[in-house]
Amino acid sequence: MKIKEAAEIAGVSVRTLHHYDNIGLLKPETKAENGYRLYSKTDLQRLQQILFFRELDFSLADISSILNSPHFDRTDALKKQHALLQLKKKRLESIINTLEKTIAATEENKDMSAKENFEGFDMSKIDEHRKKYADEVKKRYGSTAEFRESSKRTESYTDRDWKDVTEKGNAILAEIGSLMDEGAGSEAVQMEVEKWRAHITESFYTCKIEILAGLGEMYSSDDRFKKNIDKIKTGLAAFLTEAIRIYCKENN
Amino acid sequence: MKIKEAAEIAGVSVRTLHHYDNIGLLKPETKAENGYRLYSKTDLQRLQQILFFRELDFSLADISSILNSPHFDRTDALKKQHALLQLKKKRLESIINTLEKTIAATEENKDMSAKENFEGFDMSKIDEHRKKYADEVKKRYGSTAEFRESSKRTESYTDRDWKDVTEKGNAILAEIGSLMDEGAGSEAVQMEVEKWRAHITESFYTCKIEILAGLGEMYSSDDRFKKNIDKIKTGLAAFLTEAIRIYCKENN
DNA sequence: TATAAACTATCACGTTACGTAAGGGTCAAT
DNA sequence: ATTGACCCTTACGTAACGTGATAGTTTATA
Repeated sequence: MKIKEAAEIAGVSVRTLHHYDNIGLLKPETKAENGYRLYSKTDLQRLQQILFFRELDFSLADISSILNSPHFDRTDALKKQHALLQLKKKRLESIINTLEKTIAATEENKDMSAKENFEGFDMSKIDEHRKKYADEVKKRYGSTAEFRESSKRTESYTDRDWKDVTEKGNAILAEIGSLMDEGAGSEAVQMEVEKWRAHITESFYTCKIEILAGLGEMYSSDDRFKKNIDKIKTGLAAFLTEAIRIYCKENN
Repeated sequence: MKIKEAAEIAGVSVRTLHHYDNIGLLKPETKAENGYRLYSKTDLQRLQQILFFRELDFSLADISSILNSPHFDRTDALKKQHALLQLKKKRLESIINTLEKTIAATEENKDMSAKENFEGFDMSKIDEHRKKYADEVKKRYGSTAEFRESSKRTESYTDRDWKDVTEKGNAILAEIGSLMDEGAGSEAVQMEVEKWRAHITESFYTCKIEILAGLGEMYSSDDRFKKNIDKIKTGLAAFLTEAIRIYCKENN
């Protein structure tokens, strides 16, 4: 499905999809030879998720970190979105109520107290809920600061850049794979972990030690990462996790 | 009432009130000697109006032109806001509906059609309504283009600037007042009308002839303007309207 | 089969409604 | 007399796109 069709179905602009692609929020599954973005059904499902979150005033950075989180649970998300939408509805009803009171007051030429005039506009309850949800995710998977930095930098990446980054990463992983016999704590492996960390810092965001620790655990616990890494060599994911654990202990 | 108190009652930030002052959307009734902004009850009522409009995604420029329009009718506005808020509520309910359907579908492992996934997100009905309302006002009272230009320029006005502008305007009006015997079509009066037009262009926005025509009518029909002008000399408002009518005919 | 119409891409600057400091006065209470 | 809460202006920063400009593709039609 080409971009215009996707945009029309979802009711967003083509520019919006371009933007979401740029910041890495929604990268179409495939890119045709002519450079055209091709959206799949899965992409549209992700887009629906994005729109639900956007309706609830989540920032795109937060949406990004939520959707990309290894702990992301679609069913759970849908339910939390439902709760939040109900809150939003209540707020709206409250505002309508205030408006109706105001109309009544003007018609009867009474006046309302200052506070009464502004009942319902408050957003803090919704904000709180939203923040709580967003924070829950961030604790586990790097803060928004890293995401923002990453988004900013990857925004200007061309297809070529992406390819380079992936290849460079895979090269390091392959090297680590070939060193599995030496043991996770060996100097050679530890040097590669250092390289891996530098690679992340160069390509995405400043990879602080705590972040690296989080990533290390993820590589084994999250299937999406695990599968990709084990594709390079079986057992590599677990080995990498262990190696990073040691690295983080030593460099703390 | 000082700015913080006003902000707290309304549930907006102090910065927001600063901003609204800067763009001329909500200028506090009085300014204390020490420069402090002092908000009155009327100011708060206007702020309530602003918040209602903002809730409906009117741009501040549009809100400005609506609230400043001589044709602004508070009761009418409240009713239209009510209608729009109902539309917004319906949209929200529709989104909730889609969300519930999505939850049900995932639980039963069915899948939904692409279109079904995005039902309710559409804003066009609301947008249309809003635009219609905003346009209604703009037709009568200068377009947003003029308002934007005006806002931009007055943003950097200091108190001194405002005083200068007002005084200069009053001087021209006084001159016209003293020429009332010569007749509205006389060369002397027509020259003053030209000056008046230049004054508006210099101080606020490019005063095209059609805009001037609109303003001319307003000076008599709108009491807020009429009163102020007649303060300078009785009958001046009507005289000015007539003089501008002639000017616009001749310069068309 | 050419050619226009419709769609696609990538820059790159513009916009709206404030947020967020920086630097400096004002006022009430201790 | 000082501290802390409040006020001011100035000015740069941000988010989520909008809006061209320029150029390559694809598809419909003459």
